[in-house]
Formats: sequence, structure tokens, C-alpha cells
Amino acid sequence: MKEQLRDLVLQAIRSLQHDTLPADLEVPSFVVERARSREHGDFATNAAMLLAKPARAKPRELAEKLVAALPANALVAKVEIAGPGFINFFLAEGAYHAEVRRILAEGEAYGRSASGAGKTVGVEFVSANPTGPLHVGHGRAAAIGDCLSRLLDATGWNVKREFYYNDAGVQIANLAISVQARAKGLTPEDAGWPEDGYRGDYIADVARAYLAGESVVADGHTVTGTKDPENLEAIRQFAVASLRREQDLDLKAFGVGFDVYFLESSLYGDGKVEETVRELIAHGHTYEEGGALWLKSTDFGDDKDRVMRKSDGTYTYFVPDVAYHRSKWQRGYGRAITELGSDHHGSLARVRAGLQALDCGIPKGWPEYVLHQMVTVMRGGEEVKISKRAGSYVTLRDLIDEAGRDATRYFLIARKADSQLVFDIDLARSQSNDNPVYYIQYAHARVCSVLRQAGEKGFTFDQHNGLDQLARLDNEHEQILLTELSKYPELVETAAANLEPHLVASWLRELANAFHTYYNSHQFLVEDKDLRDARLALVVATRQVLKNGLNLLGLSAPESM
RNA sequence: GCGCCUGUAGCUCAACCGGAUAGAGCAUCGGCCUUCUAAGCCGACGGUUGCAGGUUCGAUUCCUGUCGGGCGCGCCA
Repeated sequence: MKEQLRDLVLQAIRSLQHDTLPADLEVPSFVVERARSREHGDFATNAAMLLAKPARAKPRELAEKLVAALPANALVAKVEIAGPGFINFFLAEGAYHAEVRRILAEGEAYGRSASGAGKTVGVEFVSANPTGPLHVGHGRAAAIGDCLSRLLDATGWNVKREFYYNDAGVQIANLAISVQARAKGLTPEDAGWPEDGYRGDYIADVARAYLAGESVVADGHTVTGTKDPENLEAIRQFAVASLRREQDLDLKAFGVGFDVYFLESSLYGDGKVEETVRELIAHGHTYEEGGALWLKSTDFGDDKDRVMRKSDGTYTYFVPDVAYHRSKWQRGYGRAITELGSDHHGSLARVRAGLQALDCGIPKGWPEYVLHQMVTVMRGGEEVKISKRAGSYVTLRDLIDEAGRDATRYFLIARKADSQLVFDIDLARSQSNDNPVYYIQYAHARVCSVLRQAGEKGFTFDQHNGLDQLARLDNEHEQILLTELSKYPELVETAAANLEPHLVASWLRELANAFHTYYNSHQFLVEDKDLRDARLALVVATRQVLKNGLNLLGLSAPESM
């Protein structure tokens, strides 16, 4: 709808171009947007106000001319000029009726578009190292990354979800030592416990399984415990596999999966790290100082130069980071999105600088970053910091077990990524009207219930007739619901373009509200067959859009509650 | 000290990347169930958008300064 109106305005501008408007006019970036109030019609454009200056005319007079030049279109019933020079469009009823037909015809595909044109986008998120269970922050990352992926998929992108992890570095060595200590019967309270050892109970579980000779399947291969507490390498492999598997189980319970699991060690194994370093040197963006190799990242917008190779010969972590992103580029990700906790935002400028220094055609703003702020968990008005299993932090598993998958996902996605988030466990687990998740799902379940009731009352829903009778939908609540439904495609487009999945959450609430209000003021299962079919058509279309929206957030659409 | 994010109703948050009278939920108060699930609906109350300037037809949105909160500033990852 919006696009069609935009085209009309554009045509009007063009037709005025040699007359009222200068011929060499650069058409300003006017917007067509939803009117806030119904008095202002359905859509409004600010075109006249933006053109007023180049045309040296008064906005309202220019608006008059634009309106006169507007081509006729079946969509538009009435056009008005208001305020400082807004042009308000009142749509024909038929425009909304057509939208209902479209919803029922397209079903799950309603709201999908082809704007991504099948191009590939890599979305990296979570990327937790296998040193412990996933925490709330990872949960937020998982929810955001997964919903972003769904949004991009819905707008025609070929999405590759990617999880990158370090299976060989300092942290992993520390993990192995910790498990070994447990295997030898030490506890974190004992004198011989490793200095920076991981103290959570899960370490003891891994040690126990290792000593029992259990087998673990993770990322497609099987690792069996050798039972030998002295074999640190065997312990490392077993521990990494155990924790990877645990994380995968948590992610699966959360409804999140990946296309690619990328191991940092593979970058060393296949020489990609060395290759990246050679490239950087070859392009002259490095220098040696103090026995270390530096990248002149300040040439590319970083605030200081960075050490690549320490004087002990090993690389700093950001080198494999650059090599990894280079690999994404080489694998054909013309677009890449990296979702990170904002505590890592320091790496952003560094990685981009490294990629620019490679001089291999990577665009400046590549990859795009989506950063999320911290999550604090509250219960009974107090902050929760501890989980039994992990010790020092609240795990994603804790939340899923307590509040359920849907509520957890909803609460982690419903806020803008760059604002801090308070996760209220009491609210998330309350099965009451306090909880927005159930509010939305309830709307879906209610439609299902109405259809069941229809059957019990001996009514059969004739959808074809209903679509023919849509003109019978003439009350205010029906108008509001029709309008709300038609916003869905625009919403998906906007949320995807801005990388803001929270917009879907808040809009779904509005749609549910429009439905509940309608439900409370009108009976759907009336004796008048034509009216009944028309209302059922509207309500079934609402159910479809609710379902599509819930699906974008990875939430279930229950048929009864 | 420097950089990034942030400040909107008592609380938790929106506001379609400059638009018209800044919107929801929770909380508080008051209404609506012999009728499709009340996990619902309706109404009331609640605001100098942290503060001060600037840019223009118009600012919660952009710019500058300032105050408060978070995070980051290693030859750690």
C-alpha cells in the first residue's frame, strides 16, 4: 500500500516539474507514512512541505497543486490537505478488503517479500566459547540473532546462521585444568585448586563423566572419556565436546539452530591465520616494534595501533578474528552481521580496520554490528546473580526451565537491543494478564476457539462467501482491525531494514489488542450467514497474521490455552 | 582522561531513521461475565521527553555543551 501511494506522489511531482517546480529539481526524500490519528486518514506524506523551499511556494498551495496532479487510483477514496501542508490519504474500503483476500490467499507467505533478492547474508551470533553453560546474555544474543535471521529470511535474504568458537586457546586450557582438578578429587575450596579455575558444579559433572568413560557427541563427532586424570589433552577434548553439547541442548530448547559451527582452531589448521598476516604485511599496513608485529589500524579509524604478534611469537586474539571475518567474505557473504554483547564493542573498530587493511574489496561498513546491552535478572524485587550449575551467573537454562521457552524469548526480544534489559522472572513466569506473551497467544487461541464453537453450533464457515461479503464489516472495531492487519508487510520490512526485531513484539501486542477489543464488542457467530462469514474471514485472517508474526519471533501459536 | 551505548508517566518500555494533540503495559481508582475462554474489554489518573543552548516551517529524534547510569580502553580472550 505504502509503496503504491509513494509512486502516485512521485508521479504528481514529475508532472509538475516543468511548470510549478524547477525542471532540474532533485526530488527530496519525502516519506509516506501511516497517519497517527484516524482523523488524518490512513496515510500521509510530507512531500509538499519538503518541496516548498525549492519551489519557492507556500506548502499548502503546493499541496493543492500536487493533489490536483495526483493520478486517479482505486486505492484512494479521498485526499485532504491539513496542518502545515500534509497531504492525507483516505483509502477506499476495497483496499482493505483486498488485503484480507491477500492474507488468506498467501497464508504463511503473507508479509514475506523479495527485497533481499536471494543474496547471501551471514548472521553470526552467540559464539560462546565452550567453557560453561550459556548465560542470560547469550540468551539475549540467541533471541536477537535468531529473530534477525528470521526477519532477513522473510525479506528474501539467503541467511546463513553462524556460531564461532574457540576450542584451543587460553580459556580452554583453563577449562581442561579445572576438569582435571575435579577429576583428581579437588574442589574449589582446596589448596591445590587452579588459580583461575572454573568453579561451577558443571565442571564436576564433566569430570565424573570423563572418569566413567562416557561418550559425548558434539558437532558431528564422538569423544569418549579415557578415564585417565593425567591425560590433559584427552580431558580437553572431552570437556570441549561436553560443553558444546550442553550449549547445543540449551539452544535447541530455546528453538535456535545454526547452519555453520566455525572452530577458531581450523583457522590455524588450514593456514588462514598465517595467510591473513602475510596479506597484511604485503599491503604495507604493519610494522615491527619492541619485538612485536603491529597493525597500523589507526590508518583505518581505530584509536590506537594493535599488536598482532606478541614478542613471544603467538598471535593476539584479534588476528584470528580478522581471519575469520575474511573467511566469511571469501565464502561469499556479501553482507555480514555480527551480533555481540556491547562489552565487546572495542573489537569492532579493530576488526573492521584489519579487514580494510587487507585491501581486498571489503566495503567499509562490513560487517554490520548489532550490539546488545547487559541483562539483569530480578526475582522478588532483587537482583539474581547466582545459579547452582554455573556458580557465578544465571544460565539460559534456568530461565527456560522457570519461565518457559516462549516467555523467555519474548522478554529477551521485546526491548531494543541497545538498551539495558531487566528480566523479571516473576513477570515472565506469571500466567496472567501481566504477561504480554500470553496476551498475544491468547488472541490466536481465541480465534481457534471461535472456529471450534462455530462447528459445535452447526455453522460452516464459507470463506468464499465471507470474502464476497467483506463490505458488511462496517463498524469501527472492524475498521481498526483491518487497518492493523494491513500494516504487517510494512512492519516486517522496517524491522528487517533496521535490524530491530523488538518492533515485531510491540506491534503484535497492538494487533492482539485490536482483536481482543473487537472480540469483546461484537458477536462473530451470528445468525446472519453473510455477516457471520465476513466476520469469520476477518478473524481467520487475523489468526494468520498473528501466527506469522509469532513465528518471526520463534514463538508458538497455540490453538487453545 | 578518551571512545561507544543510554536517560521519555511512580515502575518497565514504545514512538515507522525530522512531522500533526509524545503512546502502551504494570501500579492506583472506577465500570463490564445467564451470550464465541474475564489469560479479556472500557474509562480515569499520570509528562517542562535529564538540563541548557543551536540548526528550521517543525526536534523525543540532528548538532554543541552539561549532569546522571552502563560498557570498553593489555604484547588478556
